[in-house]
Amino acid sequence: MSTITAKVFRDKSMSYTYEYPRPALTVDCIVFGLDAQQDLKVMLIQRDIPPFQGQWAIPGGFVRLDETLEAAALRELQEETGIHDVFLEQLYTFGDLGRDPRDRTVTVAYYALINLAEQKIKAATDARDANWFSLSKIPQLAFDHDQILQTAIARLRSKIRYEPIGFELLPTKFTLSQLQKLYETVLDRNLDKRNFRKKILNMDLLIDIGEVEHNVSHRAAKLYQFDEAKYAQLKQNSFNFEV
Amino acid sequence: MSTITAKVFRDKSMSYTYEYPRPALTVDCIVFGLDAQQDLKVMLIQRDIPPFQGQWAIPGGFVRLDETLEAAALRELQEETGIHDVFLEQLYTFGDLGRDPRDRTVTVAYYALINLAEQKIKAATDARDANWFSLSKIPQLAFDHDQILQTAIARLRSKIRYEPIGFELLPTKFTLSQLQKLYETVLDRNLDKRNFRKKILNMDLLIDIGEVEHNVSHRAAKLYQFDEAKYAQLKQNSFNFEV
DNA sequence: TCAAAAGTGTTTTATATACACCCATGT
DNA sequence: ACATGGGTGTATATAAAACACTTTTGA
Repeated sequence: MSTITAKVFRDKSMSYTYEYPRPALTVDCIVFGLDAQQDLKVMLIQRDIPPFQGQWAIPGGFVRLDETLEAAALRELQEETGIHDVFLEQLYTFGDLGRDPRDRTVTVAYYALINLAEQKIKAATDARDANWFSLSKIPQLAFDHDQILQTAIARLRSKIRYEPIGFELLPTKFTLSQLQKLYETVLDRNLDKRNFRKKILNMDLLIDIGEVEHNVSHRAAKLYQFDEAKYAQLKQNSFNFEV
Repeated sequence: MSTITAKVFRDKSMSYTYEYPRPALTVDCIVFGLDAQQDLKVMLIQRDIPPFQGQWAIPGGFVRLDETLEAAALRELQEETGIHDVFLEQLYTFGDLGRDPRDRTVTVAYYALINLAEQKIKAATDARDANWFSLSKIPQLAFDHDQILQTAIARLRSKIRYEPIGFELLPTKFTLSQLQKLYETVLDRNLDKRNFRKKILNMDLLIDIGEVEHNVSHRAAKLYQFDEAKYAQLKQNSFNFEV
């Protein structure tokens, strides 16, 4: 695909050698979002050119020489979906031969967590071919993106249990029931309401902001905020968040 | 450093564009080994050319177009240190600007776990400039290898608590005291002997092979083997290894 | 007054922790 | 006989799990 001029240089294990041709390097990003119905969704983009024309894929693109990997992931997210200001974490690097039929391509995968309600409009307007899919209704994906998605789901499942990343999926103000349903969705099992509330409130990491939800046809639930500052402090004293 | 012929192609988010110049792609590998004194060590290689000439670095090298990332890591390990047949797992991908003064270089870091006693001779003969360093006596490292090492140590510390990777550092036949000392070394705190043995033996994942250690000037300890097959089975039934 | 979700404690069970002595072996 | 690490059990404290009714609100 590309021609690289041979270049003589010296490195630790070799005396003199030619630089090898380089794999292409991309970043791809699994974006998880929680919609108003507390449904966990993933942002996909429809490909309009071969290979995998017409199939859905996760957002991503080439890493430029003057940007870090994380910056590349954030830029691609912004460009392709309008999503910005999100929790972003490196997931895994996929480099199998043949994962891209055009060329040897290595991709550094990230995953992002956003509250869908708060970004919904932007994503809908900025990106025509971008759409949210329920985890249970994922179409066939381009490249090895299904493998990347499965890896991301596994990471989210395990990490949500020992790091407070779940709050990234909720609005800043949320109810305990929302939080519980989120955990039930991600962990795919039911949790006992009283035990869940006891455990979460005992950590003393939620701020009761003295407000309640509105326009509900039942008793209005208290609204809480996650106390990031306090968590950062506790974390240093080897406190362990665990659900 | 390298010239790439411009190539016109089409991709999802762009109509027609030039392919970007590619970062160099390497793999680097932190090799942890446990010596006969139950001391945790890391394999380093001394650089004989600039940049960072004379400084120590972790083994690694360029990824070739016809090999997977893991294959590249294994090949570099074999070439530079003689180490082979090891537990190897991807750690993290480092791509900060300026981490290699020569060129934009992204490295996919791996970590390996080996029993030092069982590989000691090979490593000593095959690689002249390779040496084991105690974690407490790590010299200044080339590139961002110190950051990679710190990341690897953190990963080992956390992962050894919920996956049975510690056994990779021990000989296939080991005593419970060896296992306990390993955990104490990695976790950097003392564990209660009776509670540790209770917990480990209750998992029923160690096979008492009916042998004892030899040539010790005290009561000889029983030798055990980790039951990999049984663990693989239990893992499917959502069993959780935890120390 | 009904429907729908919020909110709240106690009992039971399981797990983690603390702790001290005798045993086997080689020198 | 002594030094060295191997091996063992019980009691206590802490955390997890099971479980059902009353409260508030809007329709």
